[in-house]
Amino acid sequence: MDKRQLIIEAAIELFCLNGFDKTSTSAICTKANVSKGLVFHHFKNKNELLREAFATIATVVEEVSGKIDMTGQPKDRLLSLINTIFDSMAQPEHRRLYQFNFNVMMQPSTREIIADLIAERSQFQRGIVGSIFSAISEENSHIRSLLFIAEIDGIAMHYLFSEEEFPLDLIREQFIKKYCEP
Amino acid sequence: MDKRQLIIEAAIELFCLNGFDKTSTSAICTKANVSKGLVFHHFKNKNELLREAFATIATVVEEVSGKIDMTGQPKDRLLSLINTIFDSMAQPEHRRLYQFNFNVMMQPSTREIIADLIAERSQFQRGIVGSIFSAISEENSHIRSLLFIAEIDGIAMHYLFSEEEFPLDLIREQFIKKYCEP
Amino acid sequence: MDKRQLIIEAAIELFCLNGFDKTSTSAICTKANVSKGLVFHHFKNKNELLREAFATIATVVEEVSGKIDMTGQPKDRLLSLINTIFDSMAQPEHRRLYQFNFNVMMQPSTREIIADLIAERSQFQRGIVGSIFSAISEENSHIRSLLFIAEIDGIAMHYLFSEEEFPLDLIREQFIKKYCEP
Amino acid sequence: MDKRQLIIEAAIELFCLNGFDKTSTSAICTKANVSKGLVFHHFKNKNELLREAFATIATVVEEVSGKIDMTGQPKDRLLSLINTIFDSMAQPEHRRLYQFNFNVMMQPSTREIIADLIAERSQFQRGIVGSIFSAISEENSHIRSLLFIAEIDGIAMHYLFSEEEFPLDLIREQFIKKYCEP
DNA sequence: GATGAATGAGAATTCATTCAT
DNA sequence: TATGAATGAATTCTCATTCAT
Repeated sequence: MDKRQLIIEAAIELFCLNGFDKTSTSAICTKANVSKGLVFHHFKNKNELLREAFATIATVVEEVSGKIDMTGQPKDRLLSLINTIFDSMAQPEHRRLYQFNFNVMMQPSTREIIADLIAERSQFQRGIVGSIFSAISEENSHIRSLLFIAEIDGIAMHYLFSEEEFPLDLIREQFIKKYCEP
Repeated sequence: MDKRQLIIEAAIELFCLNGFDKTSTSAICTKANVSKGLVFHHFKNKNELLREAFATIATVVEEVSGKIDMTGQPKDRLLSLINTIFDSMAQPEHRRLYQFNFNVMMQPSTREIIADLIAERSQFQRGIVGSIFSAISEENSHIRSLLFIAEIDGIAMHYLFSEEEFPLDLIREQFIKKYCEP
Repeated sequence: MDKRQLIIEAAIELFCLNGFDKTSTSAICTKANVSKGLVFHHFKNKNELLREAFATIATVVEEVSGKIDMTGQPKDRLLSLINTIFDSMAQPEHRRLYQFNFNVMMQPSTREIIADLIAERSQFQRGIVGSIFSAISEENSHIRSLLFIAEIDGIAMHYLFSEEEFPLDLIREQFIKKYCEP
Repeated sequence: MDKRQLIIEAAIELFCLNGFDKTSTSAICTKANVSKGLVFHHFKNKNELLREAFATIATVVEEVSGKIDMTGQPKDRLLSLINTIFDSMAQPEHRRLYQFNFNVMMQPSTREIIADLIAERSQFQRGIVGSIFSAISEENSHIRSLLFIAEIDGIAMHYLFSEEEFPLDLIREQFIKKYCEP
């Protein structure tokens, strides 16, 4: 019954569905069943609501990271990392969340609003991936990490926005082959 | 002195800079130094202007494709493809164009408007990449093509939107190593 | 001090004076001394405002109907009906209201918006007139009612829109002679 | 192939269908297959086009008047008048024309534009009807004429704008009974 | 904390009309 | 006579935000 939370949840749902710009505060109010005044009582402005929504979503990402098996050999950790990421991507309930992520990050106007949160998360990701890659081999580990993350994002992007089939499982197989069986 | 063209160019510039939604027709008029009426005389909608802008940009992409050296051995063609893409990406005057591309494609509202143009271009890309990959090896060539395109897009995305340095040349080197020297 | 009501009243006044299409929402705002936003806060559309205005006017019509003396003999009731209608028509403060009525009903675009309200009122009128005519004589009472209503509307129309004199009192006399002294 | 005439015809058709205000000059151009410039070359402005259209329609009215049998006895002439009017009203190809007439005359903004043409036609009508009524009986003939015309217009109005059936033939019968068999 | 009336800036779009060719 | 590019004012409507209660 925390109305603040209710508003955030309504906002996330609508931002994911229609994008930030195409979601009016009115629509959020209707969805959350609260008055306009209350939204601006809890949040300084609409931008603040975007930050809050983005931060909430970041939680999901962190939860996913927690599922990586970091106990085995470096190579096994890499495999676990890849599989965890692909599993998360394939989850239908994550689809819109990830789409929203891309949406917000590719839009100059929205990206600006959450620039610091993006940087933070980026560092977090690089930390995890970097630790695995440097354990496998020091050589170029930084570059290899950056490349890996970029490739993953590319795959996610294509998977999330392709209406025609993007065969994620075959892609995963191929991707694993490249990274784990050279 | 073709005002229609002037409008398109102004639109592209502003769409690239601020995104479609954040660019008002008024702003385009001001930039192109024409009246509001003229925009709607030449283009049915703001949407139509987006399509026109997107199509114009597609030309750039096709020009780039023309630069690929398709005469040599399959492996050489792949190398030429990769280098051509990275070269284009690195060109400062292409930066905003490509950013605009991602921006428009990740936004549900704008993506819808140009869905057909996206599909068309996607097929074009797959044709070129597919021909090279199947020449190298029939096995999984389709999947390998899809993966390749996705990875490229991921790299482009990270390069284009990273304010901090994304070392494109080192990434290119690493990427080539993976694809051309196994 | 109810601004919603203020807007409706301003709208009626202007719709009556200039017609619906020729009345801009801005003009209504100015007249009602409210902001543009408020009109659309209270009414979904300009159309909704038309409906509201038309409904308000319908009230006047119903009030008039309440003045008919329904106690006497059928013939007396008919006389009362006719006199009540002509009295209402002749009232200067009703003039614009009735003009607006015709205006809105003869315009395909506006008629459509209030089609249901027109139908409702039409039934109401037919109910009253029909009850009187069938009390006078069952024979053809339905047709005679329709004809009566049409004739009344024709008279109203000519009276309301004639700039040169339309001698309403003599017309009334003649009309009564036809209906009440055959 | 007289383009001027073509424009008028297109205008009439569209004015009848959608009303004057809801018909843009562009629409007329499209329909007449001519350029915007040409319309304003032939007609000073849109209002002039309305006048031209209204005048053209007036011709139809006059043609109808020519069909009245003015040879017989006054009573027979009245009967012929009534029948001619009802016949014309019932013609499907006249329906929109008459609707347009009412539309234009009930709208303050359009009525003003053609005020003189309305007055002219009104006099014409009164002349014909008046001559018949005064031939029947001098007493009150002016008033009886005015009332007759008003009643006819009322009937026309109800017939033309009633979507539900308005039984024109039964109404005609009843109307004739009133006027011709007392 | 909670409401919703109220604001005002700004958006896309329409349209009659002008004018150079 | 004929075209259609060009204008600019006007229109409906949206929306983030404020504020009195």
